[in-house]
Amino acid sequence: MSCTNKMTERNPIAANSSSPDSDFSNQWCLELSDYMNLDDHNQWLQIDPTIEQSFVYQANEAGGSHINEGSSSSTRDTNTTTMSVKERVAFKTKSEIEVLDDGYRWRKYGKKMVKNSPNPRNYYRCSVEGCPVKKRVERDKDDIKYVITTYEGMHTHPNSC
DNA sequence: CGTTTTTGACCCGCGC
DNA sequence: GCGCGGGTCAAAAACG
Repeated sequence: MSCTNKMTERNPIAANSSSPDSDFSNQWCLELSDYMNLDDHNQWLQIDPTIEQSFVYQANEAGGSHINEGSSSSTRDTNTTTMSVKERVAFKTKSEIEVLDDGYRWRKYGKKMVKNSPNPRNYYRCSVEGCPVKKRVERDKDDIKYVITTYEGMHTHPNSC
């Protein structure tokens, strides 16, 4: 897991409000500036069947308070401050590799088998302490050639590279 | 040697 | 109240 100095940063959220990377050479690259807001349900949205990639941008405003880090398994009153707007971005990419390097270091912290699908679901987390970004990687049960990557949160630190 | 991966167990929210 | 499903933790192994 060495930073091979990939392209600039691929942070979807940051990309949409930043420069539209003109460095399209990797399978991971896709125009994120054309994202659409789905304030309804989380359904897949195909933007460009040509490249066989689709993504969903979903911004959940605070209210769920799902941040129970739970150092101690006793105090967990999660109400009170509704902090952080959790953003979720889901990608569906055609690739045989699931560990697409996006410039950040990810630490796998869990694996689960989803029912109704023989494919396991992997849970990754940013290795940088203090970075609440989580990533969920799962293979499409219909097309194992496709990989569904779901980002959650935003990086609060500069790129490691 | 430090860090990550792996795997099972645990925990929590929700439905019944 | 219990069971299910999904998500997370944590200890030890694996890896560079």
